[in-house]
Amino acid sequence: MPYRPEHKAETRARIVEAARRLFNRHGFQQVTIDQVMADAALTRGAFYHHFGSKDDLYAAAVGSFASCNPFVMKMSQAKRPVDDPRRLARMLVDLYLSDEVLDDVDMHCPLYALPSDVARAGLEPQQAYTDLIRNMSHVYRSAMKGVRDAERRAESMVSLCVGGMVLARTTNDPSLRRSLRASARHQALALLDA
Amino acid sequence: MPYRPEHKAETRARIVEAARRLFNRHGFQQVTIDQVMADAALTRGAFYHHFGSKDDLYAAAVGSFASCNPFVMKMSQAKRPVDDPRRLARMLVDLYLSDEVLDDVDMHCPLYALPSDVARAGLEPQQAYTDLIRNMSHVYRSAMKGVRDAERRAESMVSLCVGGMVLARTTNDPSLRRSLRASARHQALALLDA
DNA sequence: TGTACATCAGTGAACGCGCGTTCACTGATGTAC
DNA sequence: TGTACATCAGTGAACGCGCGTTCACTGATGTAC
Repeated sequence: MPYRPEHKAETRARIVEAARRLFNRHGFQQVTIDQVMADAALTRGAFYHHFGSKDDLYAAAVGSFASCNPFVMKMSQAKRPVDDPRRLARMLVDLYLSDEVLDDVDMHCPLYALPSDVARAGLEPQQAYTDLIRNMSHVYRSAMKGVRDAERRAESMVSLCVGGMVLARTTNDPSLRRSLRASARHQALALLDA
Repeated sequence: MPYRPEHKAETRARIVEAARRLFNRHGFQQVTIDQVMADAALTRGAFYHHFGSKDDLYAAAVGSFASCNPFVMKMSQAKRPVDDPRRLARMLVDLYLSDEVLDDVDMHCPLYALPSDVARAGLEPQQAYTDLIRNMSHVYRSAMKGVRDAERRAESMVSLCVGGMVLARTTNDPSLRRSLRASARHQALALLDA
């Protein structure tokens, strides 16, 4: 056995991570295999030792989104787990629509970074996205135990978060970028507290 | 003068219209000049008599979005203009989040059909998108004369509409597609009436 | 402990297709006589 | 009214670059002795 057994799996994970970041930033079609491999400190040829095609890589990258979205990363950095579901929901709204996330492309949630790519992609990516939506909705839902229309409110909060960020990314007017997110944030928190 | 003076302008308009539809459906990168020209009943070579490059066509297509979104088209088909701003706003919410629009890709609003393409595109497309957002927001704003927080409400309604459709397009779960839009619709109308 | 070996992850040149772009040519059409 | 002409929109073959994919080779590494 020429290499440690984990060696190949580690390299593969490095490629997936590079792909996830680059796809999120530039889109699937715009990123070349060369770029991904260079980012993983490898050369082109090695790619096909790990994946059958670029589409396979896409599926793997999208599959890794669920565990790599900015919220999960941010929360896992917290000193102690956030136990209060209401506080957790508020933190998610605030972080999701924050300047910090908008300004750092690598933190962008795939729900608004790659919606068109995924809408046109296969079943596997779409399933990964559905999970993302459900997870986010679940965080809000859990903060509204016993509230009337909790499900409907939670889903509206997800639409507000994603819609606000989609719009902020497409416009070039700084004040509109700010006010759209502020409005969405205000409304989402109002839904939570009503 | 070999052709009628309008001839070239008409052909150009036909190309832009074909491009607008195809880009909206498949994305900018995924559509080839051959496809656009075939759709306009022309051949490849003629393209460069009308545009300097594919990017020029993109700018022209995006520029035509403002006057070709499904709402404008639908409203212009109405037998008589809708005068009541409140009724107009309700109609926009209903239509925007309807099954009819979701199921007909050609009616999709570019705000959720091409957000990633435009976020990465140049200033001209982004300006066209900003106008789309402002127009939609204005329709809602006009229905809430004298209401407290009208501006904030209007912007939240836009986020709800766009967010609901973005999410409905990315998930493959039929019931989630339905409930996300129903929730967004309910909440948007609530904002209008409160 | 040191050395020969087998394995296979990684290399990089090469291939070939697709697509944006170019260009010499065609032929449809309005105008001049 | 009919015909020759000039114009230029449209044609389609060809070019060339970029990128996904292939493949024969290299060389780093763990194992056996």
